[in-house]
Amino acid sequence: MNKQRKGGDGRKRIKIEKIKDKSRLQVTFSKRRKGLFKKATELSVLTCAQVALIAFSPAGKPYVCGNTDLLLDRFVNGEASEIHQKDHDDPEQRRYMEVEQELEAEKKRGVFLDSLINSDLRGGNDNFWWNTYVDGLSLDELKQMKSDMEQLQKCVAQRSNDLKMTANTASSSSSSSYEDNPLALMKLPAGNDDIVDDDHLNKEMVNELVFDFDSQEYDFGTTTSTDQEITADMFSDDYYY
Amino acid sequence: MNKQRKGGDGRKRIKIEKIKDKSRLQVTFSKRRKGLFKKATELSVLTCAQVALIAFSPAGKPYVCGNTDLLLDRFVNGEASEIHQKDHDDPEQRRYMEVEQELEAEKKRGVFLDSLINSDLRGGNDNFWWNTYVDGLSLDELKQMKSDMEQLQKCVAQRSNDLKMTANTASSSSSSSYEDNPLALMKLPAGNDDIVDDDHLNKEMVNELVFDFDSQEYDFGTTTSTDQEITADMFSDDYYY
DNA sequence: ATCTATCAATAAGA
DNA sequence: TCTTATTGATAGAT
Repeated sequence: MNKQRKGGDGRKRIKIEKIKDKSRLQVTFSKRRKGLFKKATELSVLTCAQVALIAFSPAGKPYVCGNTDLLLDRFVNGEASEIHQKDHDDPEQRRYMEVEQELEAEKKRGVFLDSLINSDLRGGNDNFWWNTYVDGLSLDELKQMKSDMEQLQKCVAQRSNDLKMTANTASSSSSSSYEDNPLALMKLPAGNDDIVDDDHLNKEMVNELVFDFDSQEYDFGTTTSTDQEITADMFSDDYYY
Repeated sequence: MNKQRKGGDGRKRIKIEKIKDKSRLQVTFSKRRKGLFKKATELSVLTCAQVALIAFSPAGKPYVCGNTDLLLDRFVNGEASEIHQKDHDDPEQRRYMEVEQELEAEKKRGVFLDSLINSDLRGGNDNFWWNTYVDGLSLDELKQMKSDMEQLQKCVAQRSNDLKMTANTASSSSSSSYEDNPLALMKLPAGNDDIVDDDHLNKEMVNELVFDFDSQEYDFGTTTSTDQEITADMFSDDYYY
């Protein structure tokens, strides 16, 4: 009875191979994804590296981490993003703004602004809250987010400016700083450190606050049958170390 | 003299904040990036999750990990990839296929095939070598890779088929197991485990083999003046845990 | 979800 | 690079 007070017998070594047990797999994914995201955050903070990370859960639910828009574009288009920028705002793209989704968008918009108003903006020059890790988004939500962000952009910029104005009376607003960057989501004028608050609300927490909606399981496993050639178990193989 | 045989005094706790010392920063980035990639691999193997990871070093050198094409497409275009695929092979895009780069491409193609022939394909159903983590690629190389992959696709599929045919005469191809996924790069007919070799050449190693060309420091830190607004210290903020 | 024993990652130093 | 002492991550049980 003095052998163990609570909990299990501690960690055991496991082989790095596909976990068959559904339950264990789910748990492992959760734990390890969390760990992975944390490591990614740490790396980016420690070394100022820009990191983008996307993980699709076995259930097909996407989790993203980092400022993906910027990095993905850099990666995909390289320096040649202008080429694709020409028809960047293709009207066809807009058709995803369905009525049903508008409601969701509205909800997100609210939470976004709330988090902005309540916690962030306490801002060092580098405290870009919108670069906060985005976690727990379904594919639907990701798509939604894309347009959301565009729309939200103006609102937030406006809002944050207001807040800054209120907070420190003499703010030398360098309004010239948000220029046109098709990839950047937005950017605040990089205020002074006057409003710096305590750090009880770190990125992860803000993230939780902002993005943790009821994540409905969006099953896109049965995708379009256009090019059936590939994928399946994309990463799985017999890799031990 | 029995206190310590070699090495330092062991790990010490560090605060998660920007490392100022250039040297330490470099070392930390290397170590932690490696660890991060490993974790990402483990996650994807353990849970069959598809993972893509991009990290730009403080020097501005991109490192990617995972089957990025697949994931990026999913993320950026969502289900609507057909829309952009219309002008996917825009002739303008081809202009990056410079003569100088063709040589590089040729080199890569060779290494790719070599690694395929020599080490991989030893294969379980899930041993997709092209999903091997890609590491140490400069931006140039990444761009190059994109087109490389497309071209290489046919070659490899052909080649692997040949190899499989040779290796096992009667292959009861369970072709039903990988169904349709429009995003995947390619797919082999999934042979039997007859050719399974030892595991002396794991993913990391293959990766090293495949992608470790002389990585010339491609400095795109001074990016086009168009989007100098953003980026900078994209992730840095006061995040401790 | 929480806990704990263990395993794995890594900060310093050689 | 390589080693070691430590911190940090996590598998299994609760």
